[in-house]
Amino acid sequence: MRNKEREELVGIKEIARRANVSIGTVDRAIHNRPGVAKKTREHVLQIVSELDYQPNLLAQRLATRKTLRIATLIPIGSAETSFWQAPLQGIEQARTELSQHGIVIDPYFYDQDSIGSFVEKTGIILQSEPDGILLAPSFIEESVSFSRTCKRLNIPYVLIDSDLPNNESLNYTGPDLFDSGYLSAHLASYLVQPEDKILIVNISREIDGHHHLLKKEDGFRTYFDKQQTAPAIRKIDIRKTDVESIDNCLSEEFRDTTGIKVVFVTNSRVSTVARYLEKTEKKVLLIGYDYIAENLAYLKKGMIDFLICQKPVEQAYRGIIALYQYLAYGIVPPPKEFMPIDIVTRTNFHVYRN
Amino acid sequence: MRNKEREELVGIKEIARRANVSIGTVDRAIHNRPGVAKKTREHVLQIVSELDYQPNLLAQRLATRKTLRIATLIPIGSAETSFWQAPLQGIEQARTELSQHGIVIDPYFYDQDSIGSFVEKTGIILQSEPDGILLAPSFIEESVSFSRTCKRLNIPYVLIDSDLPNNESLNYTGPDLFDSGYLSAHLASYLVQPEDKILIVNISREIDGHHHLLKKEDGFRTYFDKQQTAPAIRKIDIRKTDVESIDNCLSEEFRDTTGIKVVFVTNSRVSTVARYLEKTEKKVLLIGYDYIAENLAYLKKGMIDFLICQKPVEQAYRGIIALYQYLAYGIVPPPKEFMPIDIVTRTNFHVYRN
DNA sequence: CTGAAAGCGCTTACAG
DNA sequence: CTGAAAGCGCTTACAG
Repeated sequence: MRNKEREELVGIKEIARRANVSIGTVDRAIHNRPGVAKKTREHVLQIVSELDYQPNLLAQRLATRKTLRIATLIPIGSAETSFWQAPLQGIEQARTELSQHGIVIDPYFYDQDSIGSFVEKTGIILQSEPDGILLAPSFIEESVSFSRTCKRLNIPYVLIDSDLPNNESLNYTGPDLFDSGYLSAHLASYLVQPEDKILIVNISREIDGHHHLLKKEDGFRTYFDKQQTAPAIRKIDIRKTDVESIDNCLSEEFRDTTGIKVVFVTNSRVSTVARYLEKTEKKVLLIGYDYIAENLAYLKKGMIDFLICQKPVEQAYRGIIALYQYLAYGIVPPPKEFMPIDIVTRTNFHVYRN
Repeated sequence: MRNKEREELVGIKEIARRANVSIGTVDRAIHNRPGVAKKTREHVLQIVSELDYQPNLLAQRLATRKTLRIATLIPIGSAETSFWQAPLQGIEQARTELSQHGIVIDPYFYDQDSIGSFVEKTGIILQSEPDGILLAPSFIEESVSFSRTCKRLNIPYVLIDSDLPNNESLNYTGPDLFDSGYLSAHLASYLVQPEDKILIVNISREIDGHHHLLKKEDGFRTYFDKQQTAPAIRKIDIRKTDVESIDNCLSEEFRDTTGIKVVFVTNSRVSTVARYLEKTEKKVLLIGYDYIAENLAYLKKGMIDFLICQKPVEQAYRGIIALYQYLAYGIVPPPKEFMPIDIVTRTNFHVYRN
């Protein structure tokens, strides 16, 4: 490394000199802090824009002895699916990076099978008076109500993983579910002949009218609706998530229907379907969701053909960064930040970044 | 935002107090600067490790009035392919971000069709005595020789886009070409029946023994070598890149060979093949490389089925960040950083991040 | 409404 | 070999 003078960038000192005021006044003018005469402020801002002054972010954060506190609320990882480890990893990554910058992140978790736990945690978070909140919502009604409260209390919040109806969050960083279903159908279209059948499988304890899974199904069906020729599409909703129930439902379907060539599972539970197909030695192609250990095992074996993945680690990481940038520097993020729709196979999973 | 005291992190002041020395001495000890008694140094470092002291990076860079200068050398974008705009974009992104941190980035370009231009630019770069270099190599021999010079002059350098044989760079951030060919074959395997044929197309002015394209071809073939049944694989090398030459070669091949179901083009020139197939109304599936405007046009139309992409923007961005971290903080990056192998289709290109 | 001064956590001449 | 002090570019009480 050679020593070299940093080229002379304008700082608040230079602005103060030109405006014939003190640096304190410049600071107040720039940040719209109270106690500056209108005329002075305008004069200073004039010079600021003339010189295209860019504040030194490092010095700014160094001088601001303020801790920003961000609360995160996501489902707790369960034995049934390790999916929620990924967002947590993204949170931890952001935490590590931002701890340098005087940001404290407090992670909270709720049980996806318990509305009560969700409501309880939102209460605790509100009491802690955080500067910002990151939320991965599950229970729509309660989440909407929570977001309204945040709005009222003037606490900015961002969403990840799935969006909320009429969402007014600072930002949503996550998948467009319809599009991912649409892409899955496009992939499936390469795998079938006109006479083949496709089976859509939804596995979830609650599959109501708004459910995420239905948006994916909708995208999937829409793709084929647009084609001149399309394979027959069957679908089953499995409302219990234990192995036995899933096996039973699938057995029934495969007994009644012949010619199923492709199975599309609308969430990360695709591994349970793969298990069934392996056990019963069915030769069908399988498309599902999410880069989690359970699924990767079957992907490697060739029992799962395609996994659609949407970078849950990065979703959480980006969500927090968006919040941080807003809180620290007032940078307003775009309202929607849709994640790429990644196709993971047994030949590229080894370099995938979740 | 609420005001809140930042929790008391240990700084060099606290260490100085405990060690009964001045903060200057602490600084010297921590950074192995000369002029500290061995005993003093050890004592200080002892306390440093006891307290698990983490330096404040912001303060560090603020106090270091040093400009780090990074030179980048990549091919210039040509009329024939817009590919090199992407790495340039990554460089610009890094430049914008790092300008805050006292880093200056000087981009240089060479003509991919002119060894002379490459050699000339490396000379200019060396004369400018940069603190670090990022290189996207094309001419293997000259690049190796340049990298040796950097080594000798003690200028750290990183590579992107393609690796060099026996590479001793600080870091390589880019694709594993073999793997991307392997993945392409895996995709192709879903698209063919045993009786179908696959055509590999290499288009490049120079296809010598080490060429990148051959590594992809190798990966592609290796996939099918491992299968029990495999389609027949044909291949053509097109050594001229004008439209007419390409059309002629393809015409010849399609005249002589029937039953070609899938065409695999080993680089970004896949759009020229798509053009030909469209014009001659051939109904084959097409796999190629790179997220560039020319290709996207055919992807949208359905003339290209899959584009393999490896985030060239991010490659350049990450390469520079790796260099920066090394120069500024002595963080040694992993020697190889392989990019994900992304599959882009007409149903997910709209959310792809290059 | 404004300025002078202290301080954020470091680095770096300078003096001894 | 070591310490005291100035300074990086900001923010923020404090005083007037």
